[in-house]
Amino acid sequence: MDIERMIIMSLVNDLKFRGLIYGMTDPDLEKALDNEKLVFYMGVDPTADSLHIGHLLACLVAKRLENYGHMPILVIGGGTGLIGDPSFKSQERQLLSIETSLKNAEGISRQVRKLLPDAKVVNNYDWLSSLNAIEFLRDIGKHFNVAYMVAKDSVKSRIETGLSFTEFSYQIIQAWDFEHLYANHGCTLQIGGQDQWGNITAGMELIRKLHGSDAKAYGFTFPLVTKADGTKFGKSDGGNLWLDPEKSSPYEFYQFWINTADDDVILRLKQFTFLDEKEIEDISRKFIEAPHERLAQKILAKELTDLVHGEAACLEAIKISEALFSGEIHTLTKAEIAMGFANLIDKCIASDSSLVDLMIDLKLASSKREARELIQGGAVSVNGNKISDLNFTVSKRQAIEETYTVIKKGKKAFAIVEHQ
RNA sequence: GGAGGGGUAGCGAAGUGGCUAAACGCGGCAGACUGUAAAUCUGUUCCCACCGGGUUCGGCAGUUCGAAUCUGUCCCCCUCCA
Repeated sequence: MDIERMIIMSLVNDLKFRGLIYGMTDPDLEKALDNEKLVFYMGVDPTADSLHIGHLLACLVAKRLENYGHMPILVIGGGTGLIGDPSFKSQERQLLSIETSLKNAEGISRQVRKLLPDAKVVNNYDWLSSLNAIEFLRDIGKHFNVAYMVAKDSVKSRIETGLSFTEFSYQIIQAWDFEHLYANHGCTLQIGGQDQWGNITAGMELIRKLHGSDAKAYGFTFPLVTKADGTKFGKSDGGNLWLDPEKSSPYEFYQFWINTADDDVILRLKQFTFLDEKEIEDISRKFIEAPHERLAQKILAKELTDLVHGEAACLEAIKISEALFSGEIHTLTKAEIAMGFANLIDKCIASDSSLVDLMIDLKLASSKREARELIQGGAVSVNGNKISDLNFTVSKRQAIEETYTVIKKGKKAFAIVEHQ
């Protein structure tokens, strides 16, 4: 990006252009964001050992602030995760065990260091775990009025349907995080998704009570990522799409973005990429002229796969995608497959076996019956050729260079067999 | 504690003794059309299976030649009363 533009473009204007500002606790924050160097934090609950795509937006917002000169702290909710945030949740959450929480925290921390190399990563378990009940009630609890806590939208609905004291207390605990960081790290800004508003303002409240009314602390929230068709963003095949390449391959990650709906794709470029306003307008214009070329999706998928998985993995994902969707699988060489599909070779077989059985082994079907239904329905192809014979045998002799066989189910699911 | 209503496949919802593995809608998975899109149309969707077989309608125990449907009992949910 050219430096001149970076200086001219204000951070707040950029965030607004990208639709990333949902709420700001204080109009002064705009000035502070543009003109000061703030220490800010965001929190992540260690509910799994990897971040998923739902966390990506938050990380990228943090990166935008970091690029502008603000200093990020990532708080892993090792302690708060043990309590469970009730905000806008319809049900009481399953409690994490301490071991799981700490183990997950480690995985998340590793990932965050890749995305935000300069961020300070801390785990609130470190300060929350030593807090005792008396201290908690006297020093912190005393500053919260129950009426104030109950009035929050984030817990209101749960008051009727059931909310344990544990989860009800959550906002106080998170408030204390903010205060702790304010006091120990000079952190004056908390960012989070729109559901975090209640927790953020609780923290500001506590900071004011403990440090006086001239103590400046801010919060801002970004909107929930929504899809034009109303379905939930971030799921792939019914499961989460993870940032960990072991849990979701770079190919899957690339495919997730390439499949972005036309109605959403320009917004995604704004929200998720670092392309500037002019570049995005340019892409948008070309995209509207020739939507079938899917330029916007391709750029979106490339930018993000590159960012999250690195250039090599990104190129590999693109290569796999092109080979699979052009139908020219049989033209690939053994070496190209070995390189491009390295992480996706699922199964080695010594002897020839039936397609039906292989599909089960490769998890393309859950039973022989299902495999047969798919073959009969014309959904299965081997090395690019549609198969309709239920007794088809996958053999080394017919494999690509007698080494690889690519089995594809439907348009998007496939697996590779390496023959020995 | 009392009165009433209800629990059917992933979800919603019909069915109220045999024709019911259970209508219909959604969701899922495929096929066609396309742009790996949307919309639309088609097929499929309890489990296993080549024929065919197995297990279902909150749980258990009964009645019956035969039950999701009738009886008893237990569990759970909702509404009203105390």
